[in-house]
Amino acid sequence: MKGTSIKDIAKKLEVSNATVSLVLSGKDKDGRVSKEVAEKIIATAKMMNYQPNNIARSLRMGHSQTIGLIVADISNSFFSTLAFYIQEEAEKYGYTVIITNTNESVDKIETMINMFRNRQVDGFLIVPTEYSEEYIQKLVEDHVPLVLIDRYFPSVQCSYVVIDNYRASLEATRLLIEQGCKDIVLFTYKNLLPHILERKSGYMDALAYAGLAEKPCVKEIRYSHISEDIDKSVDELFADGCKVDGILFATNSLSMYGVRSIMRKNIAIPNDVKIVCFDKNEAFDFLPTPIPYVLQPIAEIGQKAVNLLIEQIKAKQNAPKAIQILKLAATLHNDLL
Amino acid sequence: MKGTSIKDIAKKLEVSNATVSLVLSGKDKDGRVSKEVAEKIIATAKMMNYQPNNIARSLRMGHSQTIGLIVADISNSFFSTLAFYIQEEAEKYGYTVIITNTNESVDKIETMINMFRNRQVDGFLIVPTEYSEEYIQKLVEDHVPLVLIDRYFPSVQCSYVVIDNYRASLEATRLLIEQGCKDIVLFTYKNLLPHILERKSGYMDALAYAGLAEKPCVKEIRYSHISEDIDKSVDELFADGCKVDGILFATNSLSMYGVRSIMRKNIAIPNDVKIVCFDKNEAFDFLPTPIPYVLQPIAEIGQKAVNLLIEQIKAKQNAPKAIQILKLAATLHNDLL
DNA sequence: CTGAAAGCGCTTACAG
DNA sequence: CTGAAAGCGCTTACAG
Repeated sequence: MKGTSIKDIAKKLEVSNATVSLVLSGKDKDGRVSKEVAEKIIATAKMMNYQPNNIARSLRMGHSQTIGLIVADISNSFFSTLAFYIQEEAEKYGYTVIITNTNESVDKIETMINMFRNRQVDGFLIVPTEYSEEYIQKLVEDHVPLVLIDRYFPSVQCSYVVIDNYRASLEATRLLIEQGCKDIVLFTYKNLLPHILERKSGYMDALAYAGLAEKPCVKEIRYSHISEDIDKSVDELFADGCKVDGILFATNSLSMYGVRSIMRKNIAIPNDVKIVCFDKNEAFDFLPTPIPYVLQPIAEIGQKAVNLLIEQIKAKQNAPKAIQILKLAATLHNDLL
Repeated sequence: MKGTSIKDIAKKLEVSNATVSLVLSGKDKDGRVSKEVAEKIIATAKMMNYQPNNIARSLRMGHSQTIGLIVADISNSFFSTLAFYIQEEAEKYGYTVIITNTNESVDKIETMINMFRNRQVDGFLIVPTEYSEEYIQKLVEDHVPLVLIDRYFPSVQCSYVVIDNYRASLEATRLLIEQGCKDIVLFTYKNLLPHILERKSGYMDALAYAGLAEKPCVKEIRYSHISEDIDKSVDELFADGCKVDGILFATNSLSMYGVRSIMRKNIAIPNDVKIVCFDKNEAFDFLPTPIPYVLQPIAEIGQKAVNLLIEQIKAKQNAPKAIQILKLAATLHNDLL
């Protein structure tokens, strides 16, 4: 595996390391190196199968051209799609993206952050988990370039890219109300992250505006026990004597499990109960009637986050970093119409 | 961002860099360093917020504890799930996984391989794209630790982990035959990769064994034009005068688009046409009748691949690497029963 | 028990 | 137009 180094080429050609480095990294502008020498260097580099060692380069330069991306669950299509766009965008600027997974665990997020710092990433893109404020705060204090994605902490002063969750949820709930629903239930995670709370507020306020304020019914599902908690809630909701005619699912994973659970009980969508959910879910194409959904601009979220981060990385030396908050609009899609 | 280095700690405590390094990397066994000095070092490291610089460590040690994973499409759940398990397994051995995407493009695979080599990954895990033999071959010639996943090239002598695609396809086709299908169509990619060809052979042989050899009908879909090609094929198959009573989809993406296309034409599954596909697809839970599928042992594929790769990395110096080929069994699932 | 020194492969002022 | 030299932060033989 031991390959050719700049030194090997320099020795062979009897020139200095500096000259070889200059030529090979394309910095021999303004006739710094004579044409013949330059050509000879390039030719031998090719011949000797020279591969630059970016580790050495990073050490010397003080940056690694690497971005650390920490997502909550890479096997969730929202995040894998996000990762895809982030990588595409980062590549344009010559950055490599290292992805890891926390599985919504605080312990893991701490480990992952340390690992990335040790590997000298130039900046962080993080989908933070519940209770991870202190680790994010630490990064901010250490002036590490950082952009939060999809979620944020009001107490932590840093840039983030999210959607307007309150509005998205408000409009989604309104769609159910417009369709005549009177008893609308929200399925959400048992989670204190603000974006989740905002989705709850949007739901509550929509009910209030419609004079349905006495009837909120929120089912809080544990992420780690999603399947059983959902089944239990669905059982309760559709037990004799209960009446539910609309459900809003606050995330794609919740809607996936929820709709499945409802179907197993032979409850008809939308006849028995109307549904709206967050995120486009291809699976719902196979239902007899499409389910309206809140579409998040995933590509844009990813691109903007990368742009913000790179700005920070570039500006690092100079002024104190300006905090930028991007709240993008999500759009309600209703294929019924 | 400029942090504390070993040197800073050494200077502060007036000991040598060597001593600090030894203590901080936990190599002060056998009373190499006195207890008091060690404790002082650990305390100041904590106080000064010391973060080891793995870039420097990698340069010095000649390895980066990093594995490069190249997949064909991270937004495809088969690959994102695979990535998830690979990361989990690699983490156990202290390796970080860097993931990138080729989107089935040969050009990209070349770029990605070079990028990873420049970043000094210790080994490669690759889902190779069509026509990428030469780049894989190059890696083999350069003795770079490497394990191919999901796909392989007969002409390239290297380790790989795949499933028994021929058998899986044979059995899937047989299931259709057992259910009484006489006119069975295979939807596959227009692609010369052996695993795809094996899926085709399995289908052909199953027909032959059943005396249906005159009736093979293979629809080859272009990956880059999946939607239109599938719609066109479905149109042809279900035009007047044609008869099709069974379809085998050779990949999960094909089945996703295919089933959707069939449903749009109001063709009933399984009454009008019976279907079997590769890979579990959660979306199909929402169909009135479940679709039988070939279940690949994704976790096992990922784990075995990591294990094989780490063996190679560890053995690197010594003997010529033994080539290991793992052909795992896939299982046919039929929830109808 | 501890220190001085070399070196991993690169880049970049500096000197000529 | 080109070279000699220092240094990024770490580890590890070697010497004491």
